[in-house]
Amino acid sequence: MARRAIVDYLFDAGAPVSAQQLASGLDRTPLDLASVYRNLETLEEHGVVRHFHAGHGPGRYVLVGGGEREYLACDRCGAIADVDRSELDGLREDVQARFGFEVGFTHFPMVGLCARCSAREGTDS
Amino acid sequence: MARRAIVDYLFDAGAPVSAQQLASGLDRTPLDLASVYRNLETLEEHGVVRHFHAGHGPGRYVLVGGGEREYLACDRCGAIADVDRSELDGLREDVQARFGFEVGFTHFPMVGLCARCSAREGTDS
DNA sequence: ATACTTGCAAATGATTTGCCAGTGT
DNA sequence: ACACTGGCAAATCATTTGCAAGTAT
Repeated sequence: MARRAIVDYLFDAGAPVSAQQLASGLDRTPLDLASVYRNLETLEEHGVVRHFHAGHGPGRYVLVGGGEREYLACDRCGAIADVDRSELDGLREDVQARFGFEVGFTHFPMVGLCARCSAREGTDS
Repeated sequence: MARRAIVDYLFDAGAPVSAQQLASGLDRTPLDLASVYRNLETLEEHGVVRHFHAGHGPGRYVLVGGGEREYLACDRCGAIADVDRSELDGLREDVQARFGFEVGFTHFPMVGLCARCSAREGTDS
């Protein structure tokens, strides 16, 4: 069963990966990309995995571990930082109070420039 | 020249529209979808138009009007609210101070639930 | 003539679906 | 037998690209 291999891979990765990376990374147990997607979907239904959209490019899948994490995706270098879900509570409340809008930053996290890229802004060296 | 028709359409719409809507809406001057994309790209280079990604689905294009606007996309009903760009300054600064991350909410705006859908949450009636 | 535009078809990238054969219980 | 997988090809959606014909300057 490939589901096991996928969970193991995600566990080892310890970071959000794309379906493609999964499909390529499972060297011991080659698995078709379509099957990877199907398994990820099943795992999501079981609440074991979740995914989010880090700007352009493919969706990122992660294991739903104990401590709830949220992500911040860098549009420039592709880095994905993770923060404690609770660290975003202030923002969420602010947006709610100000616009009556409920943001989670979960399925569609914030996309912007990480510290490193922010410093380099405009520097196309 | 179709560029004029596109700008007019966007002006009349006064709201973010997809390339597809543009292509379908230009009844007086039918224009191929590929040409719509090409023109939008040119207009973006000229700073006349910009686009952003409202969650799943196609990109949304808007005229870069005088007052800088940002958007909030509802994941449930697809509604797109707009707010004054400056109204997000607090959030941006907060994220910068807290995570050293620079968010614009411009190319990738916040996606969540609008007030209406937020109230209905869980109500699949 | 030379540059800019267009339509149309084909290509991309991410993801999904159909279908049929193989495995598990 | 019957439900659950997997591979593989084809389909879908948003967007891009190639190319040859058409229009503008």
